[in-house]
Amino acid sequence: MPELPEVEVVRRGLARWVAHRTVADAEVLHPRAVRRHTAGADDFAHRLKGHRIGTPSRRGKYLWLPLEDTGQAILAHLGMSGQLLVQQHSAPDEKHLRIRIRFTDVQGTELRFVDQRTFGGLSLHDTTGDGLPDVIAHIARDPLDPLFDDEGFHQALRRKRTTIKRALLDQSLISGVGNIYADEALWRSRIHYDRPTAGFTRPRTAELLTHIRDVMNEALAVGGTSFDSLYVNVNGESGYFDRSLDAYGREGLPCKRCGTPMRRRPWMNRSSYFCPKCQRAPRVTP
DNA sequence: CCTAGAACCTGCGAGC
DNA sequence: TGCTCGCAGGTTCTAG
Repeated sequence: MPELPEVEVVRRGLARWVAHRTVADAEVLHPRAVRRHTAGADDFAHRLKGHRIGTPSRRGKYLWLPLEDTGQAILAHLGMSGQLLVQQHSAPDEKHLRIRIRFTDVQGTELRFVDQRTFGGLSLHDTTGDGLPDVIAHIARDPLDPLFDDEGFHQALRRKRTTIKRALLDQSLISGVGNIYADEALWRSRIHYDRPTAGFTRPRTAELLTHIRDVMNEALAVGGTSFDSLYVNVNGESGYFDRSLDAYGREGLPCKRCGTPMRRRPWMNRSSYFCPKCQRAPRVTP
């Protein structure tokens, strides 16, 4: 389940293996993978052809590859199961191969978008002045962005009439945080996922942001070690997954701080994991 | 305008 | 054995 650290690992892999190569042709094997490209699969493929790829960028869970001299960029979102792989031409097609992009050089490799659950996809969009694809203008900066506005985020929390985990997953407030890192950061901060954001103090917001950044940087440190591999990213995960998570997926296991059995609660069609002792539920549920 | 919840997808494992 | 059902979950759309 790619969140910010996993996507950043992919971006670095693309910078190493795909940037500065010229597209020979693109092949769309499943129309749903380009559904955000409203002009359709043929148009998508046609527009890539012959253009050179620039330096890949990322905001939150989105990444994009500029197409040099076009004012456009290939926008990618991995959804829940998407992978971008650099494979030899001779490698057999993956079962869920959706898009293949070949290049004009003789490196012998191609870029493949593989996605089992088809929530992800690629699309082509105009970029605005700062190089951002226009369709993600509403996505907030992520907490690892040097220009992320901590005070602005705090004020936004105070203004909202919502609860903290909802806010963390709202990509227009803060991007890059998904279900897993939200639970991890909340556990570290000893904050219950259903706590209303309106009462957050400045120190509480600051501490939460620190934990979010710590969790992400730790994941990045683990996932960022396999750049030498031909694969941009072998499995779409950073390796942090196999490492010790403190909250996510630990239902019934002792809290690593106080030993109390961790709990899982159904929440927004998914799950929230928390320690019932360290992360006290708010008195009044909104 | 704001917030909550459903819908979109497929594979896997548990339970019957 | 084979079926059903719950679960995984980011984003977008719709309803209230």
